[in-house]
Amino acid sequence: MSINSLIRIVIVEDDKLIREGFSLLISSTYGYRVVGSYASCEEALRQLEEDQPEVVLMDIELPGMGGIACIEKIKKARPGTNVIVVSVYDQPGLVFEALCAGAGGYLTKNMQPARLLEAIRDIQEGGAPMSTSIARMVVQSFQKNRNSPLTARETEVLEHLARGKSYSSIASELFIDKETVRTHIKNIYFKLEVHSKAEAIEKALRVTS
Amino acid sequence: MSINSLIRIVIVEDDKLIREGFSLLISSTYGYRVVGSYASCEEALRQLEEDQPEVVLMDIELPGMGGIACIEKIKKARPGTNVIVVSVYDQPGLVFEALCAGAGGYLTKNMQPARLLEAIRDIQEGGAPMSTSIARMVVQSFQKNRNSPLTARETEVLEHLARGKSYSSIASELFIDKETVRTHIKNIYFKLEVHSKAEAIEKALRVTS
DNA sequence: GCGGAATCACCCAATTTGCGTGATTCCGCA
DNA sequence: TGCGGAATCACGCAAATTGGGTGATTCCGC
Repeated sequence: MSINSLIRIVIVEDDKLIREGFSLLISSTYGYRVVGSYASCEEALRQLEEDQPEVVLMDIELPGMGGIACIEKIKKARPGTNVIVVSVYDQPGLVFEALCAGAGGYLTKNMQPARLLEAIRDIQEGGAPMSTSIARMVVQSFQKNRNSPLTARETEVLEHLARGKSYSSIASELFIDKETVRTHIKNIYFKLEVHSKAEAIEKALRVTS
Repeated sequence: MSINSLIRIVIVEDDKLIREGFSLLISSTYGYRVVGSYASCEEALRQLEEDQPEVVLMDIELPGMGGIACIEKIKKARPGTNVIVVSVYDQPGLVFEALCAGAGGYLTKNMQPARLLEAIRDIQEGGAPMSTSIARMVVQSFQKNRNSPLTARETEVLEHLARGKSYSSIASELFIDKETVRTHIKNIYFKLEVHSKAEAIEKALRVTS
């Protein structure tokens, strides 16, 4: 981006008041330019090529096509476009779906308006603006179940299992016998009250969140 | 936390200058109190029970015990303690290890000093303070391989495979025949140039990062 | 109408998995 | 000093899973 180029921004938001509020805020700031402002995903996508936005501010809860699907389409059509979700919802499921779909940031609507401009700058510089409550969700998704009933070794075995490894592979990677792996897995199943690989993995992942 | 209680903070940082700088900054701010300041993990752990910190500011690159191991021990001994990593390194590996070990925030040392106080407040309020560059890493770890050679259906099958499901389970969950699942998986293996479940999962996960 | 995507079918051999029922060693803690 | 948990290894057995091969059909978009 050259120094004196404007950042081209598109807003997708069905609430007229919010949409115009954002638009006004951004447009009145030097260096930013709102090139499109739409109430639906469909409209935004139709104009996407023409608008050539660098950043899209996207509401998730939209009539018609949902915001998640829209993010996917935008990233597919113009992979370089940065999408920042601006949502009232902070349900984990929605957040992860949005991030997986390609959103590069996630803000909740109760933010300070100035945070919006900061977020746009952040994402253009390679950052990932997130409300701290959202960040916590994301971070927690990494944290292993600290109160696991499993021992360290069992957890280790389970991790390998979750990566699709067979008993034999796990054995050789941990330098133990296949039989030992089998014993660990029996104990894991017993402790987690499950009876198969898939159940164990699911339970292990789920306890985390 | 009662309104007029101080937030108890411990600093673990081997650079004396930085340590004392942080300490001074925090101590001179109303509502915050540095109850311990150590150059090594070992010292910090020894004093942990006595210090009873609510927040630990932790350097990662430390002599002796590494910061990652230290985070684990802290979270094990006092699960309620919030650990914020303050590091010069922003290598993905280190970041993920720290988060998995239980860190609730991750800042790089080139931040504004005031950001430190904000981060401590954030984490006490249930947020997850992160430098935006770190946040980007974390976010990217969620984003699926958008340029996958796999079709949508194949990706879907692979996702189920990664969750430890058997061909049969996948079939019934996708309302298709087991044979169809097998065909998809054969195609997946061919496209990814792999010959087993584990390899496919590994490759699928790795392309992302 | 060609090709890709998605669907289904059958054969085969090797491996994997889940379960039961054991044993041994080592280590920490009471 | 002994108990229990953790980690290690062993054997048998039946069912299920897996990977590979070689097909076919339908549907849709370009």
